[in-house]
Amino acid sequence: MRLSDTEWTVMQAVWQLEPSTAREVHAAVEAETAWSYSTVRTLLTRLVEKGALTESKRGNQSVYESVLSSTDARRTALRSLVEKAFGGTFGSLVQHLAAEEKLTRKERDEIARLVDEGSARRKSPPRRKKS
Amino acid sequence: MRLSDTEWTVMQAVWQLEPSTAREVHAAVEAETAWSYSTVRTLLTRLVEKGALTESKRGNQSVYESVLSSTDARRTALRSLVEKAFGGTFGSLVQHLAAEEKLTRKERDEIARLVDEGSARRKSPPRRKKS
DNA sequence: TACCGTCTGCGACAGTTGTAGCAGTTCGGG
DNA sequence: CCCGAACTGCTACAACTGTCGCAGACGGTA
Repeated sequence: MRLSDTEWTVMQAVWQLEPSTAREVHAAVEAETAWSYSTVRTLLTRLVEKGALTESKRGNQSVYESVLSSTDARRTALRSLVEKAFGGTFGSLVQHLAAEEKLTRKERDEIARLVDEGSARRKSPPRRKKS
Repeated sequence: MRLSDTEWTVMQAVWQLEPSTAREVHAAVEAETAWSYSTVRTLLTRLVEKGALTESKRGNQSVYESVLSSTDARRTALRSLVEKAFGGTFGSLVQHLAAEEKLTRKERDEIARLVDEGSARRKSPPRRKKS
């Protein structure tokens, strides 16, 4: 499922707060966007129509919960970007990342770490609570 | 500069063929899109208006060349995705990549290679006359 | 129960995107 | 010099996005 920019913003809030009322989402989102309450409600409604959220009633209020997971949404968005802008291969995305973006040392280290973790030992669970 | 999905498609063709006429772009793009010539022309025009392309005349024909580089376009698109979907940090993008996407061995290797190249010896290619 | 604040439902409207047709102009061939 | 083929400039238009406002329903308090 494809999300527009504004939809991403409210989805982020919902993922963080759910289950959450429209008021709560508005409050969370208002800090960075200055959208009116109406705007947020419109977006919530559209997201329900699209099937990204469910709406249920608690008294007279609507309570929203996500159906679309953030991981799925990210996957879709990333795939679509790779598709249209990087010739469809993750390789050239990574290449661009390494060559063109100024990553912080921390990010670079993270890449290295994750590469190790992911490719070398696929079966050792990442990091259990090793008391 | 922000490009829409269809705009990406024609930009890709232009980057590959430029300088290129509308006909040529259409031919290149037709394979995968089945768009009419009109559609392609509309997109080219819009891209000129946006300043992503320049249009010059060769006889009665328009010849298009890119102003926006593919690297810049990629950078913008990637930044915007990271911004809206990955909390603004490349780190979590990479994390998602490593954790959630099934990369081919080749892509994984490429990540590793580029990480080496990029972080280990930062000093080879960008040889400034620092001496 | 009457009233006030709160919620929701619905409508609106301009701008962007996706997709295309048409009509008039121009260039090269006969 | 005329004609048809090919090009361009304009227009169109529905769907999607980004933003809201308003009016009526609803629930708690005096």
